Parts: sequence; structure tokens; C-alpha cells
Amino acid sequence: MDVTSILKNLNAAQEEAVTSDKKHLLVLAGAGSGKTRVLVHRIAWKIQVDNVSPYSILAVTFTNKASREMRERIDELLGMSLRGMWVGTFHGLAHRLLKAHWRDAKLPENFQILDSDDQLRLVKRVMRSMDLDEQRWPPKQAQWWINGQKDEGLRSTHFQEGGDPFIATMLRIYRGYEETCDRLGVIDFAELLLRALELWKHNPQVLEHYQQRFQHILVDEFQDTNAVQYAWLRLLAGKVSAMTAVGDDDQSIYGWRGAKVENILSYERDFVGTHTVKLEQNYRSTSNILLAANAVIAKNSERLGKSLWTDSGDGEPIALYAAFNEYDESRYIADRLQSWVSDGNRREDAAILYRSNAQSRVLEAALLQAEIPYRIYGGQRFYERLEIKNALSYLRLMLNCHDDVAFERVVNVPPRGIGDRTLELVRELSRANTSSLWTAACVLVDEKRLAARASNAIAGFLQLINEMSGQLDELPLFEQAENAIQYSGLIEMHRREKGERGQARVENLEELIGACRNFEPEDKDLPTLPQFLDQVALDSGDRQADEDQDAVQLMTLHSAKGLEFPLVFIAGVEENLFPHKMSLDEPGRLEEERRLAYVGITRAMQKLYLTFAESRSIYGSESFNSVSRFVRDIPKEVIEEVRLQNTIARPTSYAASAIRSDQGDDTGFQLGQQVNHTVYGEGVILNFEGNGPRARVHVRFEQAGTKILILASANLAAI
DNA sequence: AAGGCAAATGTTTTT
DNA sequence: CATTTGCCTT
Repeated sequence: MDVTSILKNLNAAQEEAVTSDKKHLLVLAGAGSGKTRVLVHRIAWKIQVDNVSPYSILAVTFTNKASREMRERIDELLGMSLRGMWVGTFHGLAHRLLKAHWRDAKLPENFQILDSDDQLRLVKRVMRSMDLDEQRWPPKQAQWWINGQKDEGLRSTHFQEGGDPFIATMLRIYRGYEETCDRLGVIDFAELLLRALELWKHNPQVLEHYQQRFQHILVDEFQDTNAVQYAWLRLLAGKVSAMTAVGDDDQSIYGWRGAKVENILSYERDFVGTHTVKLEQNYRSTSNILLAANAVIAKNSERLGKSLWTDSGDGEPIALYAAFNEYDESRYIADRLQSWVSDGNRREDAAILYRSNAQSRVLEAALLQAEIPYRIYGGQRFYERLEIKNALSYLRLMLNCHDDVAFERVVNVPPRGIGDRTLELVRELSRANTSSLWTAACVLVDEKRLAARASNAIAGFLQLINEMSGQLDELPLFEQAENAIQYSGLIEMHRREKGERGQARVENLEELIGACRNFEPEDKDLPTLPQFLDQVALDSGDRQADEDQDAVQLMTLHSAKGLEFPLVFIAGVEENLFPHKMSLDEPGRLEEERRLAYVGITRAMQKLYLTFAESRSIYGSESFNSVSRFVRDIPKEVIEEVRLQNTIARPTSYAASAIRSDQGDDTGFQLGQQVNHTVYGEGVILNFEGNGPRARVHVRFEQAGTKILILASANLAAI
């Protein structure tokens, strides 16, 4: 066995982690410290040195991308493909378990996965059947609440009948939703995990089988695990298996969707005899960048404590640019990118990061103007697009016409004269007979219980699906997809759609056919279509198209986690934007914003630009934000403030740029006046907006940043 | 049943 | 500001 190749190029801490023979291991891996490397090499070590069979190893990640990467790197390192080893995402593994044990999990054999869009539709349907006012009870909120409970492992049956009217209503919806899901044989993402956990809890013999098999469990991005995922891991590990967890508490940025950093703390308690290794040497960034990152994260209180260092040089200072407004900011970034490229660098080595997607619009415009190719990550995912989901719904119906979710989705897409009134009849009958919508529709047509027009429309739809599913076994997958898109009229519908949008949708549909053509089923002996649909449900499908073009990368700070770029811009480093104003009230959420800043800064390898705008229009109205507190936390020595030579005349102070003359009413306050607010404390008046009872006032508070308040209700006191 | 207009509504995202 | 949603008209 070739031990040297496994340990080659590892530093002391990395080697310690890779070779540790303590049963449990916790690797606290700072940004850029070689986390994935350690994970991959540890697996290789176990296989080659400890003679562990790949069959007894389970490696869990969060994203498909990470799991693909891990498998590739292990294959590469060991020079062979590791059959029998389970590598996958939490959701992918849960799905695999539920497929194998559908009976024990109390699921139908062909259960379908709901994505969040499907889920929201279903929640809406449940709420409508309960006659709930959608204004008062937003379905989105109910969906959020239900997922939140499931992430904590809570079923509706776990709740006491309490007095809180909000919780009581949410519970009713939760119950109705659970029932509907059970009836339809569908499960959402959170359910996938919870079911997999309950499968083991309720079936000790199943659990035991997996406990015996997986003697070695390795988890990536451990700080992102939620309560259910952690419980699942603990249950699987039992008392015997060896656990390796790799994570970074400072990079926990998904608390808002249920991730529990506390799991890292519980780990040492729950997995007794854990050996903890910290990876603090950073191989990515210059010293200046790390200094900034360390300074920002140091302000958090809830930390295990790590400090990144590097033996590479100081590098360039961090540039800070105070833009006049967001257009100026974007132009500046485009300008810097142009000189980056003319210096002979590649565009794809540069990234622009921002807190919220809304910021990308102006940046895009500037890049377009400057003719700099760019690529945006995030936003709408391929398999979530409306036209793609419609096409997939046809495929699902071809496979199983009793798929109510798919039926609801496309029964009248493209419009074929089946309206709400007709559909309501179908729904009613399906409820009464506890049959699928499909069966109900058949009955209505056969028994001539519909008006001629509606009946013809429905019959046409039923026949269409029947015809398409008739050829299911004869044709290859891509031809089935082609047929579905063609005969359903979907492609024609989008061709007729005016504007670029229709064009893009047609192209997406064509891309879907391409994806079908390239699809390689895991099991060649089983029918392809169901395998394709399952894969699609668990994969957002944004493998970046045209990766070949050299383009600047635009993405949110969240999606940048795990990536690195020689040149990084973080745009909009302003109070209220970053940290986002929604996170300002709770200290815990503010700490998460700070970790997000830490993630952002540590993406940069050579040069980091921070830019902010003194004036920015958000939702139409202008706001004036001061520079982000995170920037103020960076030591001045590593920052270089950029000054422009040929600037447009720029107001010298925030207040001056805010002066407006249309202030008619006498508000009792003046611009620039010091005021006190019961919640936000002391601040200064920047601007007035509107008249009468709706008059609003912009106040920049010392602590809370700039707020826009209704003057009549703000209860401001002059100081 | 479908298209058009006004009103509401705006973090972060993987599966 | 820009996009999506719901209501209302044809």
C-alpha cells in the first residue's frame, strides 16, 4: 500500500486529522484550510491503511455538487472506483433508504417528491379547503412554519392543544397537509429526512442492518446539519460506528433554515472520546485578507475559537470604495474588472458577491455596458422553471396518471378550456370517492355528468395522456420528452408567447430534451423514466451551461460558500443591506450576518474590493446607508480607501444629499436635527417624504442605521 | 374561461 | 422600481 501518496502535501494538522485512530473525530476547518482534502484523504487512509472496506463507509454532504466532487477526488486519489461505498447528500441517501424500505416507511412504492413550489401549491389547496383567509394567513408562512417543525423533528401530533391562535391555525394546516400528502403519496424535502429518521426509529431491524453495515460515517459541512439530520446520524452511528465530522462554526450561515451550529458543541458530548483537530493554516488568501476576516469574525461571541494564518505574504491592501450611488458602484466594479482583464487575467477568476439577488440587476447593466461577459449563479434553477416543471408533469402523468400533483399542474396548460368550475367538480368527486383526480375525471366523462364543452375538453386531455403513455416502453427517454412537449402543445404555447421570455422557454424545453438524451440511468435494467424523474427531483440541475466561456461570476454571498476566486468584489457593504435590516433586531441573526461577511472575505485569494453606495434606491425610494459595521471592524492598516480623480461632484455629507424642497407640512422637525426614538435610540433626520398623515421621515440612527418611519406614528422626540 | 389591469410585495437557498 | 398576485371585466 502506498501510504506516502495519501500523506503527501499534508500539513501537520491535516495529517493528524487524516490518520487519527481515535474512534470519533471532529475537524474544525477554517476557510481555505483544506477541509475537503482532509475528508477525502481520511477515507483513502481508512481504506488503504486500516483495510476498511468501502462497503462499510458512508459519506454525507449537503449538495449534489459536493458529493460529486468528493467521489471524484476519492476515485482520483485511489485510482479506482469505489463500488459499494455510499456517498451522497442527506436527501439523496434518505430517498435511497425510503425507496428500499417503502413498506416500512409507510409509503407507496412509487412515492413522489414535492419541491417547494409543489409544496406551496398543496398547502394553498389545503388552506382553501379549510376556508382560511389567505390575506390573514399567508400560505408561504404556513409552508415555512410546517417545514420549520419538520426540521425540528416535530409532527403535528407532538403538539398540545394550546391557546395560541396562531399555532392552533398552523397546526390545523399542518394536519391537513400531512393528511393530503399521505393520501397522494408525496413527500416534501423535510419529510424525506424526517421519514428516514422515523423509518429507523420504528423499525429496529432495519436500523440494525445499516448500523452494522456503516462502521465509518463521515459528514461534510457539519455546521449546516439540522436537528433531524443530526438525530439521523446519531441513530445510525449507534454505539459502534466511527464518526468523522468536518465543519466550521464560523461559516454557519444557514441557521435561518434550521441548521444548528450547536450540533458541533453537542458532538463532543454525544460522541464520547472525540478527538478534535483544528485546521487553521489557510492556503487561499493573502495575509491582509485573513487579517480582515479574523477581525470581523472575532466580534462574535458564540465561537469555538479559531484564527486563520498563512505563511504567504501580506499581499495587496483591501480596497474600499465609497460610491455615490449603486450605479456609480457598478461602474467602478466594471472599470476595475476591465483593467483586471487587460492585465492579462481571466474573467472567470473574478467574482462579484452581494447580499441579495436584487443587487445583481444594476451590476449586470454595468457589465453589459462595459461589454464584460458575466455569468449569474443562483436565481431560478433549471428544473424549477415553470416550463420545465410543466413538461416534467406530463412525463409524470405518462408514467402514472394518478399523480394528482402533476394532474393539477398541467390539466389546463396550455389552456384547453378546462376551467375552475369543471376542475372543482373533478376534485369533489375525487374527494368523495377517495380516488385520484384522473379516475374522477374518467368517471365524470364516462357517466356524462359534465356539460358537453367541458366534457370534450377533459376527454381530450385524458386521451392525450393515454396516447402518450401507450408508447412508453417503445421509445427512448428523449423521444418521450420530445413527444410530451410537442403533443401537449407546451412548445407551441411558448413559441407564441411574445418577447424574449417565450424564446428562452422554448430553448429551455429543448435543453430538457438534451438532458434526457444525456441521462444515464443508475440501473440499466429498470425503466429509465422513473429514474430520471427521481434524479431530477433531487437535483436542481444547474450544472453551469456554457462553462467554456470566460466570464465574470456573479452570485450571492451564500452561494459563494465553498468557492474561491483570485479577485473578489463584495458590493453593497452597507448597514441595512449587509447586515440586512431584517437581521438587525436579533443578536443571533446579526452574528450570522457577520459569519456571512467572514465567508465573503475569505473567498478572496489575492485582491478584495469592498464597495458601498452612499445613496441607493431600494424599491423605488432612495435610502441612505452608512458603511457596514463589518467594514468598520477591519483594521485600518489593511484597508485602502479609493479616491477618484475625476469624480462627479459629490455631496460632502449624507445629509446634504438628502435635502429635498417639497416638504410642505410643518413637521416640527428639521433636517439634520437630533432625535430620539423609543426603540432605535438616538439618530439624525436625513429626509422628509410625503405630506399629511402619510408623511415619512428618514432617520439615521447611531446603532440601527437608517430607518424610514411614518412621522405620525414614529413618536420621535427632539433632543 | 381567458386576458387585462390594479394592488401588493419584496433576505439569504439546498434538497 | 419591477415583478408577481388577485380581482375584474369581456
